[in-house]
Amino acid sequence: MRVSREKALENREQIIETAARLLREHGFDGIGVADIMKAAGLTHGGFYRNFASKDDLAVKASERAIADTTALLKDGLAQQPKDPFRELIERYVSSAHRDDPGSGCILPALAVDAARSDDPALRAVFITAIQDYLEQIGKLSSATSRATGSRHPAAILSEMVGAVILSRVIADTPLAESLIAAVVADIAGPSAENKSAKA
Amino acid sequence: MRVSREKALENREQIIETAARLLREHGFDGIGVADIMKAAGLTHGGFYRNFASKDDLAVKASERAIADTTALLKDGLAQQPKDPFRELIERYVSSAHRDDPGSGCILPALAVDAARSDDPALRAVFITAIQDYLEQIGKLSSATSRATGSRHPAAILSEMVGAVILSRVIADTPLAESLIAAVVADIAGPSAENKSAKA
DNA sequence: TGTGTTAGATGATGATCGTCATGAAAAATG
DNA sequence: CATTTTTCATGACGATCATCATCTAACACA
Repeated sequence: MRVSREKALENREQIIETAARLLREHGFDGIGVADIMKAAGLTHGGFYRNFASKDDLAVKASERAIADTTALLKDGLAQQPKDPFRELIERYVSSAHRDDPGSGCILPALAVDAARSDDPALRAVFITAIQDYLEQIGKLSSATSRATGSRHPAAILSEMVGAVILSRVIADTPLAESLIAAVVADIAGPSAENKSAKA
Repeated sequence: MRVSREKALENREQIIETAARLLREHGFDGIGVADIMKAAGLTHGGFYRNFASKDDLAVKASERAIADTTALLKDGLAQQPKDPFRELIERYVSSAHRDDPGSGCILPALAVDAARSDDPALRAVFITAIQDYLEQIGKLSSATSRATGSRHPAAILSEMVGAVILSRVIADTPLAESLIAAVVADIAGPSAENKSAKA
């Protein structure tokens, strides 16, 4: 059956959005085309009219995931928090991010899968994402300066990504919260509350 | 056909060893039982006499991978390097580790897969591995003290794991080597060579 | 209104997945 | 040497995989 041009575009968007979530949750090899289409409210037959292959969808879904995440970040920073760098770190290294990989950053969710892929287009998406993060971190951390001003952005990003991944492994152990707190303090310094308590 | 008791045990070890490598290279969902058995020099039929399921093999292979990695690490530290902590960091955050996930630490290779798994036995293996690493890092870093003495082991481990993962994504870009160098310097301080060159 | 275009459902492709029943053949045991 | 035990190979199971040919029905356009 056919559908209006508008509805067709909407369907395509729905597929990408759904894939962006399911791929982050289950990994590139952990979810199939049929399941993605079903979750998007369609049958698997119409898939290959919209995308050349599953890899093609993976590229588009990854791009969408990045766009959504950066938009979310931009919203948080647009409110002009007094310490934007700390704002970034506290949002990224958090139990909320740990518990919702489906709408979180692609790096902790899919970077390992991307590294294993031999699709240059897919790798390129992740390389660009890393470069953008490094640039953002460089800007925000040097503006904040204080304890973190001298650290290389690559060191900070590595710590952020590693922390989210490890926290997802230990999510149901007592270690979980302490790891997050330790990493946030390590990157952004002691929090405002704890700082006053410390003195 | 039957095989000597000795040879049977050897075959079983070969399966575990092969799986430990292939699973780290391709992820839990990226390689099948038949391929693992073929790479081990056997046919897929004999698999279920040795293991209850693929998940069972994943647990045993992960344990083996950890044992191999820690043995390798112990060897390096047994030579009494003047700075054991730096020795650990330089071995872990290195291009050699980046380029050989099949014989490297399971955390950058499989922690994301483990976090997605609902097999409690498999998760337990990774949780234990994290705890062991944290303990080791705590011992080595505090003994070294200097610049790193005050950092929480969880922060250091996060940075190590994240660095290896990100370096694998950007392995074929100019960024690759600089990220490794930056992270090593960030964790262990400027290297001996660079320190003299700096002054 | 008529007609060509096309989105998406149906259903099938061969490949591969994890799992297992069976059989053969040699080691282990007497 | 005879018999039991057990390891591995053969081959098949149903399920799922990515991919695609075909059909249909409704939109887009004349």
